[in-house]
Amino acid sequence: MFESYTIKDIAKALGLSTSTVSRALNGSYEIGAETKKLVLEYAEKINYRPNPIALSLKEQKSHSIGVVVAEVANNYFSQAINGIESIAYNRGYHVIITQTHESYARETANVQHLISRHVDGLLVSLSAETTDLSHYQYLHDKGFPIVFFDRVAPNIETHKVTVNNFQGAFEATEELIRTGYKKIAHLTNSYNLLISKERLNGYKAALEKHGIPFNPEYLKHCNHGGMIQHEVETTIQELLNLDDKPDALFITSDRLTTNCLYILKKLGLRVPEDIAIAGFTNSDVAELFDPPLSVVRQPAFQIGQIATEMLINLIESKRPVTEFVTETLETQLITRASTHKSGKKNNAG
Amino acid sequence: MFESYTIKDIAKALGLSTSTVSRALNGSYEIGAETKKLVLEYAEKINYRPNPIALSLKEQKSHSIGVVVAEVANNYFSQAINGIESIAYNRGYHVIITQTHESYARETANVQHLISRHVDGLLVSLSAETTDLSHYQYLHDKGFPIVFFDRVAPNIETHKVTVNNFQGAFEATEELIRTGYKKIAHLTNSYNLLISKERLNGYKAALEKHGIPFNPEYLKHCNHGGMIQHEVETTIQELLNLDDKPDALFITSDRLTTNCLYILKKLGLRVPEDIAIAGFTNSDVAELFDPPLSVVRQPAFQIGQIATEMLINLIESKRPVTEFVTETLETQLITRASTHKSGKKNNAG
DNA sequence: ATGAAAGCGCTAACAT
DNA sequence: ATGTTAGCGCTTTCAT
Repeated sequence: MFESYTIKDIAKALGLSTSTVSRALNGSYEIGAETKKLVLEYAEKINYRPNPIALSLKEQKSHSIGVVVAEVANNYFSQAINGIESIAYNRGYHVIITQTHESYARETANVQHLISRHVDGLLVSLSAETTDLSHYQYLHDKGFPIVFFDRVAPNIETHKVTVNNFQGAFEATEELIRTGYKKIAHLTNSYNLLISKERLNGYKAALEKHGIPFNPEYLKHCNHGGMIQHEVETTIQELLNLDDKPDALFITSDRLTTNCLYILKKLGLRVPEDIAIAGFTNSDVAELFDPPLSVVRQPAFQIGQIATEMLINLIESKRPVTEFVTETLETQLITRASTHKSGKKNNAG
Repeated sequence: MFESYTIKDIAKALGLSTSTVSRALNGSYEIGAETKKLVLEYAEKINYRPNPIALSLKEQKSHSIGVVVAEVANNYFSQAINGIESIAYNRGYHVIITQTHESYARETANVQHLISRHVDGLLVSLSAETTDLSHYQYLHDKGFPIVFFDRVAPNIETHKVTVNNFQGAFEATEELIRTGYKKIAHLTNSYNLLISKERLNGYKAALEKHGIPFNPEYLKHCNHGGMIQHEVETTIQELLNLDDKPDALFITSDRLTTNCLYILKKLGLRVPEDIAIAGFTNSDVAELFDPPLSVVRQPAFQIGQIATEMLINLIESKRPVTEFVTETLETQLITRASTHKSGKKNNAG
């Protein structure tokens, strides 16, 4: 074990009481300047650090926040976590990360675990499988701070941070239309997720604007967000087996997008000559792909930061918060060769 | 705030003392079967969870472990963290992740922060800038549990988990030689890192085996591990400006490898026709690149798991541990088109 | 077999 | 201005 100094050590060394030391350390005014200086200097000298566990027990706060995401090894989430950590660290909180792997069972288990660890608040991005939100509702009703980001809960009134999914999907779809594609299939995450619905609406709106009828056969849900190779493979095969098969794919999640490209190549299809692709992904290397991928990118780092600011404000609020906001950031469309029929266009530089 | 039940609540409800309840909950034998059953049932009913903070204060352990890595948004580290979490979770520890961004100053600040948070042990992968290990030595001498992984400390006698870097580098270099390259430059991380030295040795050994003299001009260090675009760019330019410029690149870190490919393409060089590439990376999408990248892959998830097992064993050891082991795993070479002069070879499937 | 009391490190009334 | 005391939730002697 690694022991460190306590307030008692200081008190003993200086012949004071622990409360005096505590007061000196906390800059209380009801204390002699002399004594204060003495304590402060000694504390500095021995490099005294208050025991955060004792403080937590006293204050009934753990100074930690729980994070629920689908997967750490995912560009979007690792960037978001980066943003979460950056704020949490500065405001004196530490972060406990849990992964759902898109399973509802694991999600509830994680939340339970975090609660039993007495986290002060929760930062949640729902799993693809989740439809029952009652455990969050229960906590929220009891006044427990929760902020949703990205995959937000539709019916729970709390702070949320998300992007303009409608607009992102609209722009990506329109990009495909603009570059000459008309038969655009939409490969998306579980319909359970609000973001899936929003993106679907953006996709439909772009089609409508350009007078292209929506073809229900072109809409496919992969309920595990591209994590199960087999699922994606089957889905793509179904699309390719259609009588009137699509000439472009608009895809809506990180793993799904890269997995699709992988499968199409494996099937020997040329992108974009045989089939074009545009998709949501926060990969840093989409430009290096063959072909370079046209992507909708989300400000994941910033989303993490904002959500964390909101959560800590909620946690530290003196009075119960009843006004909640939904912050909506903009996505960024980056067009590259995967959506350009007429030869490759490489944006490097 | 979100309150939960305490042992006191149970005691009051059942007309017992807190110590009796505690004993019942902890399965002590000096207790009546009746009472025990009563307590257990009631606890179950109200879904009682012991307060981990109170336990920590009592036991003088925080049940948390600190992790020090360069960057979360890095394939290798995010996979390793995944492994770390998986073990830590099961053994009842939570994980506090900190990032150095390859800075020594941030590394020491992080360690200090983790220590003041009373983590029970440390899982460390050194920053590229770090040469002074005295803060780790100090902690280790005091008996504080530390396990190094990947970028290990050469002179500190504790558990370590790493890969056979020599062999990985040897194989990658030999692959380049086998496919017809002779002028192989080596682009590597800071020389401070032991892994850089080991990989350099593997590179040299492969050259030597095939009768190729080592050219010091072909050895370049990027001290920020590819995180600073400008640094990589300058380095590559230096290599290309050589009179006898290289026809292949062996690169040794995740970000460096992908960044290199990016820069080469930006310069209009064809890979592998103008210059071949093989590198260490744990990217899941190296196969989708143009060209598909030949890579040395590390079992990052497993490394994280093993390191965490070791650390927790250290933490929970009853007697001081004096025998330390270094676990060395094997890398995996995956050859693709980026090292095949004679036309592209795509391994999809 | 059970209860009372002390103590882990700290803060905050409540004395003085 | 400083000391004494109680208490956060829990375990663990020490009594009984």
